[in-house]
Amino acid sequence: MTNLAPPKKPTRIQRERREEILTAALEVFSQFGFRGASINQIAEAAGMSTPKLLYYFKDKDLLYREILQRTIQLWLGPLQMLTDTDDPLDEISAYISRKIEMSRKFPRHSRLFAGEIMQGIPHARNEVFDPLSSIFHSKIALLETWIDEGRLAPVDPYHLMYSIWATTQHYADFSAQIEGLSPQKVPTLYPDAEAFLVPMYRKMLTPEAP
Amino acid sequence: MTNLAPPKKPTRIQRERREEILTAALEVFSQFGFRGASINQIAEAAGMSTPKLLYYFKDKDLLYREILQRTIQLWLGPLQMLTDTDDPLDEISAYISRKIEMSRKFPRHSRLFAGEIMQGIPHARNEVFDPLSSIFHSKIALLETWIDEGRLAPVDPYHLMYSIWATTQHYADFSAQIEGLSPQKVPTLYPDAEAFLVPMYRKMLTPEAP
DNA sequence: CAAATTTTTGACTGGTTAATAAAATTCTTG
DNA sequence: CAAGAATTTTATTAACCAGTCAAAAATTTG
Repeated sequence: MTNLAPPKKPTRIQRERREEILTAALEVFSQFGFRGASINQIAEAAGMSTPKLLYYFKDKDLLYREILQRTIQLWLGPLQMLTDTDDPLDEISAYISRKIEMSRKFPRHSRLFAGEIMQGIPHARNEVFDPLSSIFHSKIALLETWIDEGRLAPVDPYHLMYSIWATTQHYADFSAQIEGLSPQKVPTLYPDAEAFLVPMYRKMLTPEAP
Repeated sequence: MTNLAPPKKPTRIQRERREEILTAALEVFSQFGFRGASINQIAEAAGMSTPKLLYYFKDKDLLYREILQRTIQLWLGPLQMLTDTDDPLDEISAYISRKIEMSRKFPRHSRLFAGEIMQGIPHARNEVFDPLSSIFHSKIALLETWIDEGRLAPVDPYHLMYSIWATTQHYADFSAQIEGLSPQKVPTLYPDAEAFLVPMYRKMLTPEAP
């Protein structure tokens, strides 16, 4: 009975303006969080007036959720690629490399995600979190299989996953601290991080010879 | 020439109210960040009116800086305790345990600190950051000494430190995610984290037999 | 090119923000 | 207990907040 007027497909201008807004909003939301950011500030960053922004996203919450939705989708990718193979160690190493690459290429998304979690995931609890939860548990099960088969050293798969997330995302989320404490490390930060982390996890996860 | 009226020592009421305010402010600032938090909200959480709060801290910035200052002091403790000893592996293991304990006991401080860094350290850049920087570099030097002497495996000491920070603080900063994804793990989360992390770092840092 | 539609602008609203001033109250101390 | 100091309350401010509305301008389409 509702929704008698079906949503029309967006025009060229709608697509362009929405992308401009989303880019500006990601920049601002990722730095100040949902409550700390104002739509005025986002509109200014996007080079437009506040009413114009609100013509494309009818309120602040909707804009934020759209970005959160995209971020989750982006974040899910590397985890989904983790699948059963001959060599679990290579598979996990590749996953770590992908996560480092995500930190390097999408630091704003990483910080937005981190901020949302640090505030207690107040927005889009289910809509956003359920897909992650589902994939997460299937990958935990995969890790457990590998361990049971003796192809991976027996470690707690949950803490392994949390630890991989922590170490890889740290380079995006805490970049201001890293740049402040060790500016000389910045030029080769991400290759160095990979050269540090991958062997660390390989060493821990290599099963002992029987 | 300035400061003709010397600061008088605080009364009992001043000490008590200021602590009440600081407790409430830590709760609110750590969740919403500096800009996302309002002094109204903090005053309400402290059970008082906004003007009353402002009688004890003359503005929002000063209140935030005071908390930041205390947090940095608290955060410096475990790092300062890292000193030269017979067994570098035990020393680093103990440092990791202390950091995990900090996450468990002071999650709000951890999140406040993380939020400040994620926003680009806009407050108290020097006042707050210099002491950390100084101690940090002396500990980096200590790690390098251990490596040079062959008492520690040759790893990048900067990435080692960042990785220890990332893995230990993750349990406080991302607790909402951890609790959402693995509620069954929560009761033993911190002991399990220690049992996971300490051996991981020990394995990586154990020098190869010559 | 003209009518219809979409987009942009400017003026405005009620609510919240950080902060101030002064009056009223409570506490401390001689 | 009374004077003085410290504390709390009430009233108020100007700036900013998210969001609305209608008219003007630009674009699309017949």
